[in-house]
Amino acid sequence: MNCHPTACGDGGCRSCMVRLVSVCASLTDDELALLESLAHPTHFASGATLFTQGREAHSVYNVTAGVVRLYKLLSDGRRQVVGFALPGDFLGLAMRDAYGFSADAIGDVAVCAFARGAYTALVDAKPHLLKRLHEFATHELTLAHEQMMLLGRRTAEEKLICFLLGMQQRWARLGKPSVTVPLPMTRQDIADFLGLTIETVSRTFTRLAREKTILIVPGGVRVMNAARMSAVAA
Amino acid sequence: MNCHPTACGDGGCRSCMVRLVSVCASLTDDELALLESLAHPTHFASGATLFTQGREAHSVYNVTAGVVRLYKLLSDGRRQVVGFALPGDFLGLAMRDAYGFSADAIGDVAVCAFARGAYTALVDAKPHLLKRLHEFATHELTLAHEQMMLLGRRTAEEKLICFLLGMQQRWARLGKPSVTVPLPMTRQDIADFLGLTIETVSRTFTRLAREKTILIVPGGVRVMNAARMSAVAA
DNA sequence: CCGCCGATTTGATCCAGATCAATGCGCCCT
DNA sequence: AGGGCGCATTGATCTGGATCAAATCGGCGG
Repeated sequence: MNCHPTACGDGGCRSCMVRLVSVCASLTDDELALLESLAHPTHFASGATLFTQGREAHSVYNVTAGVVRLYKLLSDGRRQVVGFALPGDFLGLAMRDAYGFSADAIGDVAVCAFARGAYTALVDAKPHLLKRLHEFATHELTLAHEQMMLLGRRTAEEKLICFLLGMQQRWARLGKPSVTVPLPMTRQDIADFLGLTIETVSRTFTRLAREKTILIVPGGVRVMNAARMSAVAA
Repeated sequence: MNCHPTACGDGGCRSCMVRLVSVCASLTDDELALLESLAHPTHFASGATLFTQGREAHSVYNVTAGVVRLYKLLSDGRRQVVGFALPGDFLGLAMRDAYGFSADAIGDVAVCAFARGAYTALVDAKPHLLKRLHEFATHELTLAHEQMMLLGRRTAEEKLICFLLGMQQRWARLGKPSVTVPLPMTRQDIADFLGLTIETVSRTFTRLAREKTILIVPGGVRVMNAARMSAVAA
């Protein structure tokens, strides 16, 4: 399901850069051709909204480039970021008729969009696609349980360290292993993901940098003391 | 997948009391017969362990009676309850080779157990069972997102009220609609579910009771001011 | 009926992280 | 180069919920 020019060579889905890590990895060549005919490659500028919590779910998406912020709002404006979608991630697992959360672009984002009806029909017709989707959902659920542990029982420093190691691992699985962790989201986004305030996030980053656990660089942080960080994450 | 005598009449799965709300609702009569041959009806006494986080996942379970506490532990003993499984709930969505959390019985519990291999084979052979499982996983994921919002951004009072309303709704969906919400779990379990301490849970209950929002009764609470509670849950 | 033990409630005090309040720093636009 | 505007950092203070510490309750075995 990854067919945007940004992510593809000339071969469409078949040469999609994120195909092997996405839900599409399970499809045969002819299924991929069918899929490609249903895909709407779309681009969102920085800050643009992909969809809004509570609105009717007309499309599902596969992220092919960029990072997407997923969040829920309370009526008084309190915000909880429920995740950051990276290339290869699928948005459309946790929705019935209405979107259960909002999604907007952090930096420029490319996706493959699929009309809900076509997506549902395809899933019904292709059991191994459904199996793959279910594996994704299962993995998401495991991550959600870990996030509950983090939100409910970890200190601010632990939260931040777990977040950094988690992002590092996710980028590594996408083929970008590095001691420098890109953080395209704002401090406020990180705070809303970890259940903290922006000030606490900022102070904790500063403290970790002062004690040389990390080095803060433009657009991210460099892991300087992975051993200590892994120990804290336990 | 609900075949324990406690939940059944004489007809096995077909007359299972929780079948219509469980994953088995999608199966035909002959599929149900097949399922019944694979099911191991099992009983757990209060406090018994169904399975432990990190151990190899040998079985999946469908709860037919009682309540199960699902939780993760940190090495230093901090605990996060990730959920309470009620009759009809399926335990086996969020696991790969090893259990991602521990589960133990709150009061006496009856389940249908299925060997992992047989379960996997059955799911591969029956796409509409997979579809049903995927719907369950999707629903779980939505609940997990709501729990993240609750853990990250809600106050102690809001947490408790959302918890009570959520439990009330879950019992209602199981055919037990009532203003009295049964709470078979301990205060410590509730605290570990909501990311609070037992003292804060106790004090908040007492305060809600003092202002006549709830009435504390043996084994649960009675909702006295549903309007105010719904308003707080927003 | 009594004594015990774990669960719960209640009280006093503490503190991690929130809130309130300035600055500081890039970066784009002119 | 200057100036304005988000974002981020830093500092001072406050507070919701944690922690420490007793009671009190309730069920069960003897």
